[in-house]
Amino acid sequence: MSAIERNQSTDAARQIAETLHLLQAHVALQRRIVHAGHRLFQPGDTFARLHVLNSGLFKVTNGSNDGREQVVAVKFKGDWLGFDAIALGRHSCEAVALDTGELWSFRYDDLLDAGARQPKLISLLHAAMSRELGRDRDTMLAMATLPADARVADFLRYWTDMLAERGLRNDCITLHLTRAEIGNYLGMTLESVSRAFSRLARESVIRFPEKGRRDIEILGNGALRKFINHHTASVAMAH
Amino acid sequence: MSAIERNQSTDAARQIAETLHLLQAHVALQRRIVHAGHRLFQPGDTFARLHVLNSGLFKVTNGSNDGREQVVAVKFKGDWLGFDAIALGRHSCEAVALDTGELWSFRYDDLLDAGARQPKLISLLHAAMSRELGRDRDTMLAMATLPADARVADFLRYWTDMLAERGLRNDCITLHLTRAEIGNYLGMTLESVSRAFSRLARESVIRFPEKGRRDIEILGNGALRKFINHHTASVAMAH
DNA sequence: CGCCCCGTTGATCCTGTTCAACGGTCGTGG
DNA sequence: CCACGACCGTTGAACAGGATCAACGGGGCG
Repeated sequence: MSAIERNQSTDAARQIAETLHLLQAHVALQRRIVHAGHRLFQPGDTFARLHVLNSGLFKVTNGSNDGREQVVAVKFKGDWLGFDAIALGRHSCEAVALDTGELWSFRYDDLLDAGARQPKLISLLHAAMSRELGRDRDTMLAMATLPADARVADFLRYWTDMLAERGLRNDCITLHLTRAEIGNYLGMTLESVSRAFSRLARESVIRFPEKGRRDIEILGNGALRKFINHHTASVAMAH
Repeated sequence: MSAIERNQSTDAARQIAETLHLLQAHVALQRRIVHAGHRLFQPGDTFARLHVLNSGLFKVTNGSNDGREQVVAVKFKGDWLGFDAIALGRHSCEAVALDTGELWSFRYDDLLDAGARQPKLISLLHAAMSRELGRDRDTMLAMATLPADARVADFLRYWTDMLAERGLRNDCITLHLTRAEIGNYLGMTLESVSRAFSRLARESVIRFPEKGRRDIEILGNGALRKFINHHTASVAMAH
């Protein structure tokens, strides 16, 4: 079990490395450093380029024509950005850096050309899109089936999984998101997020090492999952 | 405005036609009729083929390891099925026919080969995946920002939009889903769905032509949107 | 007929929202 | 230097939207 998980994690890390390597070798790249607050694209921007995050953190928000808006994704190292624009040739989401990081950008057309010579690139592109779809589905599942507290716990679990997959420390995470953003992402108010965090801390699932409460220490690896399952049981029974 | 919408609708219809045409011309297809209840794939199935729906209706459900399950998508004519499996080589979702329909299936590898000769196929594939991502995001936005009644109205709006895009009658739709499935899809209980429908009917946004209450007539094209906006206003202000 | 599934509606309860107050931190300007 | 305001986070109290529990009607089918 832990062997499988370790393999998966190294698989993910290897896939990211392979992606970066192949892009570097076959596609005309533009590398650059972005800082927190930098907006990579916004709704309406015409589509030409895709991006891969080499380090740092992004949030992606989606809006409706009547003014509603939501954080729909958080992007980690190795994640791709820009898929939302392929269908219509124009971005429908907004991507904003949450932290300083390095971004690799390239023309979508160049990627396709390179893919003709190096098919593995296309496979990696498709895998990235497929993974994003799967992630969206898991987010929907959480929003539809989990009560508020468990949803926050699941959010932290996802975050730690992303760090673990990439071989990074995952026992202490820094949320570069406000409570309001987390709540918006999870479909609840900032007060509910705050209360959920407080309860998680009270039950020793997490801990706040700093006064700022932006850093969260994850106590015991299974604790989050246990908490989610525990607060799910009643819902799961309801069939 | 209506000219733009008409163009978009014909664009969508044309894109579907083009997809079917190119697939037929360049990829070894397997065509077949499926009936309501037919399960196309389920979690764990190894991945080899993609599918395009030529007619009929599918639902896609996603489950978690702890037993929660959710309808995460409804698929219409021209939609692709199977993207969920590309990343891991194994399906994570389940696809079930809701109605009799015709399905075109082909090997993913064959599609890639054909794409090397006919790049337009790859573009269409990517557009389909990108569209699905956009749709997922809109679903999340609705779940996170709309109250129950508006969410049901938005669900109907989406359904009619899908029909309109494909040039089909969209003033009267037949839901091949139970209230429980709709509720599960929208993150609410079947009772809430039922009440929402009743309220929509009371406010003359929809009408039930049949006693069965499985068919829904949409009254006045803007009524749904108006209802959604009206029941959103308070939320939109909350900033 | 009897059973099961589907849909509706009512009554009650509870989870999460709303409203409000408060403390801490940071940056700015007197 | 401290005062001020803006922003972030927490917590309490009241409220409400939707969940839960329950009862009932209708249709399809063995």
